[in-house]
Amino acid sequence: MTVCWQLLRGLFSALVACALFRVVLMTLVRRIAHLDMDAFYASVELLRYPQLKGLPVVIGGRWRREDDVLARAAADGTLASIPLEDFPRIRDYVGRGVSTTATYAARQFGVGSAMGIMKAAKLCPDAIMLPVDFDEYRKYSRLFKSVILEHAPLMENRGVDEVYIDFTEVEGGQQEGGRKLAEKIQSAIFSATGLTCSVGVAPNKLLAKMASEFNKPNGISIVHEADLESLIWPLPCRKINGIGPRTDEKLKRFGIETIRDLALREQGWLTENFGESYGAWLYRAARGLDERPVVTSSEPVSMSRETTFGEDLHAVANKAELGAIFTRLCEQVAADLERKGYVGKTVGIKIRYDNFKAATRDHTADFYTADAKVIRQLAGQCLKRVPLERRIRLLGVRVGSLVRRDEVDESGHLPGELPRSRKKADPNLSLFDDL
DNA sequence: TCTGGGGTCCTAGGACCC
DNA sequence: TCTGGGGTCCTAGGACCC
Repeated sequence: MTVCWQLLRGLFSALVACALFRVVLMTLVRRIAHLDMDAFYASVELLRYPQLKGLPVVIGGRWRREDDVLARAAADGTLASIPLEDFPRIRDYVGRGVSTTATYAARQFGVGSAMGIMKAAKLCPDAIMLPVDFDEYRKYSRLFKSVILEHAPLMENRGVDEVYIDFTEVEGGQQEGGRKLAEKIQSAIFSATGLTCSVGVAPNKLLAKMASEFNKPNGISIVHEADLESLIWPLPCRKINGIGPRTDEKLKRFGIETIRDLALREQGWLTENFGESYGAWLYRAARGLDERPVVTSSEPVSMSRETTFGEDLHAVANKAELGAIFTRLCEQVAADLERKGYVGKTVGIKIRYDNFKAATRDHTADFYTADAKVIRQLAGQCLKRVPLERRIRLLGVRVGSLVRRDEVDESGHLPGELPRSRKKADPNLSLFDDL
């Protein structure tokens, strides 16, 4: 009898504890952070070249430091003492390319990212120019992300310099709307890397992304649901992540400039003019509604390599050169697939003509592969189906429909996968051929 | 002397199957 | 033989993001 009573009591207190826990959980408010490194590439370069602080610097172009002053200094370990006059200047740059990013001092001259180098050189000829060094940025990217993971386990990668973090159930994530945890992460990143970042914390990703821009650099901003009308609605529509230049232009034609203007439109009007799915999304976005979870891992869908030539090439006149580039792109994609452990069955090509118009062709094989020769063969077939009269400025190779290499057998098929027999209408094959 | 490279997702039409 | 709807896959292009 006593045992039975004790059991019941144990059960009862477990139930109470469980219920209490649920109450605590239910009082947790969803807090999502967006963290954005401040001027990431430029800041990483300044760690190497502190002598460039405050100067106009443009990072970009299509060149590698091989034989120049930067490479020699890197080899000697004297990067930080290169005299200013020895740095390459943008006015000496030759050829095609765009500015990937520019420091604040360069922006004062009107130089922006994604701007042609030649245009940037006219605006600020004395700007110092550095090549893009992705390996170095990736190194710092891994470093700051590992610091974040020490504080919060639910982190979603958004490229080299951005992440989303789910603060909801992290210690301190609820304090002051997330400010305490944001401060902690910010200072931990600075101690580990010497780099600053900006953080926005809000009820969802959409608002957190906007919030992280409010207080740059090295800032924190906290947004609550109640701040929608005061903080979000006055912003231009373009600030919404997912409204790009085309949609923004179209919205403006309807007289919609701010997010408030957008929120005033009825859902039916939006779906009529922007499509069922996008219109419905616009309706929700304008109201700050977004349920997307923070996703900690994802599988790649495709891998590709592409290159813009130093000067436009023609399929006939530059056949040999193009062929060599084409083969190299296939080999690079194959090596990427191999290194990361994937195989794919859709092989495609991309061409950009001298008039900047693009064309793509692809072909889905009935097997998976990561073999350079096979990719080259299939991509070659795609190339035959695209017009090649114009000169072309860019060539790309893509492999999609990826699965992990260890999921397929030696013949390149998934277990239990039926080969899909697609009877293509072949114009050369008349009905009479069957007789 | 315009306009990089690597991605994701959506749409729309056609083929094909049930 | 004709009609037809739903679902899936494939292809080409385009918007968008970092």
